[in-house]
Amino acid sequence: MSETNHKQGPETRARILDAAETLFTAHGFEATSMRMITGQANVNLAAVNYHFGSKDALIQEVFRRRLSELNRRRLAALDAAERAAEGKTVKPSRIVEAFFGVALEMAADTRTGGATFMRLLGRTYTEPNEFVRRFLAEEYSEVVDRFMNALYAALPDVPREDILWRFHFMMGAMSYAIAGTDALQLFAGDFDDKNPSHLMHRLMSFLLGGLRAPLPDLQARQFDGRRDAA
Amino acid sequence: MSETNHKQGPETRARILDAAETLFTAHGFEATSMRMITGQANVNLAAVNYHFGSKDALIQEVFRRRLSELNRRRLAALDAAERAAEGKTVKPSRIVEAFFGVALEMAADTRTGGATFMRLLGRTYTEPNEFVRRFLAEEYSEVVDRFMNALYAALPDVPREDILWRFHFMMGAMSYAIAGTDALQLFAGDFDDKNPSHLMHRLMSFLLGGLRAPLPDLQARQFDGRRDAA
DNA sequence: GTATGATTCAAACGAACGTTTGAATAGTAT
DNA sequence: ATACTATTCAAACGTTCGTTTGAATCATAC
Repeated sequence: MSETNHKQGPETRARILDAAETLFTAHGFEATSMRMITGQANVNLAAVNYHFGSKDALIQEVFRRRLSELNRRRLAALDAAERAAEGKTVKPSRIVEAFFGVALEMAADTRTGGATFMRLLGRTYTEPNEFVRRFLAEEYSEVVDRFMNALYAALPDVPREDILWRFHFMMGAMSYAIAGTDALQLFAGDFDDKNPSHLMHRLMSFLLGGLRAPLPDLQARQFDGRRDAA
Repeated sequence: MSETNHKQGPETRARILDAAETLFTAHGFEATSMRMITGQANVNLAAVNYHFGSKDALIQEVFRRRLSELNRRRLAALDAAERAAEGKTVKPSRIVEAFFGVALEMAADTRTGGATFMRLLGRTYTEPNEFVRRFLAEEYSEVVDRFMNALYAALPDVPREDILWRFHFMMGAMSYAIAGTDALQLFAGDFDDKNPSHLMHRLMSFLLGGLRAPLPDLQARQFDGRRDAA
C-alpha cells in the first residue's frame, strides 16, 4: 500500500533529513546544494525529489520534524507549571523557564541532533527567505499564543505591548546564546565555558532581569544619547 | 591619475552599493544575484566586477561603508561618556547606552539608508557564510575590545566571563529589536508601535535589567526544569 | 515464477549563476 | 586633431543549480 517500509525507504529519508539539517546549519539554505546533501547522506541525487518533492519541501520537513517535538515539550512544561500553581497565577519566571528552558535543553542535546537544529532555528527567525519565515510563524503561533496569554495573566499590571516586546528581546538573547559559541569566540577567543548548564543559568538570570526591569517612561523625553536628529 | 571622477564612475559605485544593501537585506547574500543588483541599480551587469572585483568584495564594501561610521560613532560616544565621568569609572548604563544607543539611532535613520543596513547587520552576526562572519569580527574587534574593557572596569566585582556572556545576550536582543517589526508581527500582527524612540527606551530598560540581574549560582544544582537526561 | 509497485540509479535537462571578454563610448591631456 | 585612459556595454564563457527521466533493482503478493 502506501504506508510501508518496502525497502530502505525510511532509512533513506532519515539520512537525508540528518544530512540536510547539519548542512543547513553549517552553510545556510541557499548555499547548501542538493548534491551536498545527497553526497553526505550517501544516497542518490534524485532521492530528495523522490521522497520530499523539492528542496523547499525538504526544508519544511527538517523543521517540522524537530519543531513539533520542541513545542510539544514547551506546552507540556507550561501545563506542568500551571498544574503546580494550583489555580493561582503562574510566576513569570516559571513561564520563562518553561519556554526557554526547554529550548536550551534541546540545544544541549548533542546525542539526537537537537543541538544542531537549535542553532539552525535560532537564526531562522531573522531568515530573509520569505517562505521559511512564514512557515515558521505558522508552526509557532499556537505556542506563542499560549505563552503570551500566560504572561499577560502573570503580569496584569504590565502593558501587553511591553510584554510582547520583552518576549521578543528574550528570543533574541536566546538565539545568540545558542548560536553562542560560534559567534562569541569571534571577538573573544580566549575562553570557552561550554558547560550547557552554565549557559542555561546565565541566560535565565539575564532573561528574568530583563523581564523584571522597570518599565521605560515612554512619550516622555527622547533618549538622552540622541543628537542632532533634525 | 587614479583618484578622479572621470565619468559617472562614483555615481555608479554608489548606486550599486545602495541597491546591493537593499537587496541583501531583503533576500540575503546568496539569494541576491548580480543581475538583480545591477538591474535595480540601472547599471550594466559587468559594472560590479569592474568596480569591486567580485560579488564577495561587493559584500565587504557594503559593510565597510556603514560599519566604519557606526563604530566611529560608538567610540565617540564612549569617549564622551568617559570624559563626562571625569576620571571616575563610567556607569555601566552609560556604556550600554553608548554601544546600543548609537546602533538604534542608526537603525532609526530612514533617510540615509542606515535603517536598512542595521537590519542586515543584525542578522549577519549569525550568518553561516564563513568569510562574512570573519570579516565582521575583524571590523568589530577594536570596538568590542574597548567596550568590554570599559565594562570590566565599571563592574570590577563581576566575573569577566559573565560580563562577556551578558554583552552577547544584549547583542542578540538588539538584533531582534532591529529586525523587530518584521519578525514580531509574524506572531503578533495586531499592533504596530513603530515609534523608534519607544523602541529605544524599551530595549534599553530591558538590556539594563538583564545586565544588572543577580548573577547565576553556577556549579550548583542543575536547572530544575531538567528531566530524564540519562 | 511472474506480476506488482516501491525505490534506486546514472544521465541528462534547461535555467540561472558569477565572471570574462573585446569592442564601443566619452571625457581629458597634449 | 590625436593619443590616452576610464568606463560602459552586449555577448558569451564555463559551471553549478534544482529537477526530470527512464531504465535497473528488489522485496513482496499472487
